Amino acid sequence: MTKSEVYFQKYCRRAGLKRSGQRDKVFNMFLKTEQHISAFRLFEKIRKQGEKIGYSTVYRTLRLLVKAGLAQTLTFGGETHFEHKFKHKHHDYFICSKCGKTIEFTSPTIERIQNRLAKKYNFTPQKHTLLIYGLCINCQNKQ
Amino acid sequence: MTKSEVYFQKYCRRAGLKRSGQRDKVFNMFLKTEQHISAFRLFEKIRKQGEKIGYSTVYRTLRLLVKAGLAQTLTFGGETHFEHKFKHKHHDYFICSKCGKTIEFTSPTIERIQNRLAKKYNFTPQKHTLLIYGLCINCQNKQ
DNA sequence: AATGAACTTGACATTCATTTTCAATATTGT
DNA sequence: ACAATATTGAAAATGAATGTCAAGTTCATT
Ligand SMILES: [Mn+2]
Ligand SMILES: [Mn+2]
Ligand SMILES: [Zn+2]
Ligand SMILES: [Zn+2]
Repeated sequence: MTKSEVYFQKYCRRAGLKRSGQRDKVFNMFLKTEQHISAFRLFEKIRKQGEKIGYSTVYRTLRLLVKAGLAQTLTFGGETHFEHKFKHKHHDYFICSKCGKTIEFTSPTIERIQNRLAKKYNFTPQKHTLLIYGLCINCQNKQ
Repeated sequence: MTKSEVYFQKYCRRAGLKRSGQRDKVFNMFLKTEQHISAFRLFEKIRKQGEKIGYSTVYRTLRLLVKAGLAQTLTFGGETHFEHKFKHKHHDYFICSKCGKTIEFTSPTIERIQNRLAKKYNFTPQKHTLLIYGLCINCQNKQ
């Protein structure tokens, strides 16, 4: 049992939820997926393994993971993407407008300035997304 | 005729579009609106003036404004918001998760670091959105 | 092992923002 | 005025996300 698993099972128990194979399937596939993923692609990924799963269950479980603090969402390209939050460090994104490729980066200085400005504006930050759209090196060259 | 108007009319002409009263209505209301606005609220705003306008026309024109470089979009709260781009300086956002209030801010240092990192990752930035979600001062106090 | 209250599941329906369709109407160059 | 082409908006279509509910499952208690 990884720390995430322990954490999740504890969370479910406290929330009065019962154990279920379907929920575990979604949770496990999410754990295996290091990159951010949309609900639909996670659904596909589980189905392709030959597992039986409903779309609603995937959505529901992903929402639960967010509520439990294990996942967080970022929206781009008209879709919600889920990414790890538990034991994963925060990052911002470059997103290629042409091919959709994403590049993660972090800048402690940017984070620091954000917090300083939040204080200045009497704003209590909870989460943020910095998405920089443009062209990745491949798409720059191919015209 | 403001610079924006001249620019827009020139753009339309070059694109082989005909002049139209409906398009002008949307364009003018967008110009009058300093804050970012959703397609639906812009639609309402025009209707409330007693003007006759279709939803599709509002959407179409807003998309055209983006294509012409006069407007740009930012997505949050499950809606696309349109904001000025022409002759308006860029800014990032604090967004209150509770009441939806937005606070604009700018940080030249953040912008500079973004560009430096883009170079480092061989990425050509075109636009970006930095959205910081949290609680505004009012919503912090009210529980 | 049986019970039953409460939770889970997934096919299907619904909602909501956005886009597309298309027939009627308007604009523009000649 | 004419014809070619663009515009309009009501209605339909799309697509992501959420809600519904009857049938199935879990689990604490007996
Ligand atoms: Mn960040
Ligand atoms: Mn910025
Ligand atoms: Zn690319
Ligand atoms: Zn607020």
